[in-house]
Amino acid sequence: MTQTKNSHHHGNLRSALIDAGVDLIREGGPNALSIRKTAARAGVSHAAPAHHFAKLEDLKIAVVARGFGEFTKAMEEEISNLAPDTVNDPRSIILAACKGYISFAQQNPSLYELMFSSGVFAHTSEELEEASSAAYGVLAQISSLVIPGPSGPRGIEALIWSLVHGFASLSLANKIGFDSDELAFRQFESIFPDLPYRNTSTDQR
Amino acid sequence: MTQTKNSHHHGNLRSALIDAGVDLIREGGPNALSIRKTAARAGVSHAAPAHHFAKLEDLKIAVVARGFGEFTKAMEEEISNLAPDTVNDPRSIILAACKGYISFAQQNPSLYELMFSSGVFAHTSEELEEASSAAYGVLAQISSLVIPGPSGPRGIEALIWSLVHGFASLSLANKIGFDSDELAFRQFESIFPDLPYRNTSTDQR
DNA sequence: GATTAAATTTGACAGCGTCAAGTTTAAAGG
DNA sequence: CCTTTAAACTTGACGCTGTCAAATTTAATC
Repeated sequence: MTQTKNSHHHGNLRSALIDAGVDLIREGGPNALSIRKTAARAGVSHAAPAHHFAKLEDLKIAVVARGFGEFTKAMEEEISNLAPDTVNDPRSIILAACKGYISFAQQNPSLYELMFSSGVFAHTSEELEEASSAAYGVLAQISSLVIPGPSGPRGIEALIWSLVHGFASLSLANKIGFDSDELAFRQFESIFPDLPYRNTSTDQR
Repeated sequence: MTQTKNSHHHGNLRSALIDAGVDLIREGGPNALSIRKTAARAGVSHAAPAHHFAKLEDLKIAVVARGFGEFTKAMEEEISNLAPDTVNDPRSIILAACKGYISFAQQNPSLYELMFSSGVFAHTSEELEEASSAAYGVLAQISSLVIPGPSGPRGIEALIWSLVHGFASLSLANKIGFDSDELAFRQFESIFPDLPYRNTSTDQR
């Protein structure tokens, strides 16, 4: 009743348009998103999306919001897939999140590029705000496993996030890293600096 | 005779088109580049650019190549502006290059975004190859001031480049950092890790 | 001065985002 | 059950875009 407006003609056009938009971007790059093509893929007329997305930018933002959702899931899944003997090791937890970060970028390069592009953060959207805040939550959580230095907790977040984001972005541009997810992540592991981690014996949540 | 084809009607249309393209991007964002608008700004017809740039992507690549040229200059200028007492200090040299890196990104956000976007590195262009190689040269040069660890010299390059690129990119997305160049760079300085620098007494070039 | 090739213009085409108007559909109220 | 009403969707149009094809202008060459 609150969110899903599955009602009149089409089953759930809004969601179908986002599906089609994600596919278009996956297939044709960040600039391949088009109202008319998403409409065609969803089997509706070229002006049907207007009711759900007034402008192309609004559709783009909804697509990016969905991207942030899957992005967060990718990081959380890697954390929950940790081996039992490393499940409480701060460094392992941080690197697991980074592994999810990097593999999402490699498996969804165009979407990833769009998620961090300038045009997106200009607009305000509750949907996007929630989705990107959830991703930031994972970052803040793993950063809290490190004892802050002179630059404070925000400095730790900036260090970890800059490293993993820069590495993922440059990998996509074929500047560093290697072909497969696995090899790229191995290199990331090898350059990740030693950090002063918190005591791991007590529960951390 | 070799490069500049300043010849027939217009003085030097190719260069004028790149000028106009850079301005368009500065004013309207990464997607504001348009063949017809650059042509209008250069005072020629809408199809005039075709002889110099067969496709929009070719113009984009030329604009990006110019961007890499100024990018390299920004880093080199910061290095050559080092105070006399720090001119031989490896950490100061590295941070100076990073300062140029970050301030270029903040002063040319749209161009910077385009320079590292996916569509650009797909094509091959000697012009772009040269310009981006020069930028890579600065990175390699400052990275050589650090004693390589188990991940080798490439690991050092990946570490420094990932850090500064991630920081600059996230600053643009308003995720970290602050309003001014100066404050953003101060934070970068504070999160930059300690590294094993080479001996500084002998000449390094 | 005539020839030739490059640079530029004019014109056209399909695809795009977007707006305006009409039409279908589903739900609500008698 | 039938009418009313509003939302969802369609059709059509507009200006803008990249790109191609065909003149036309211009500069250099013989």
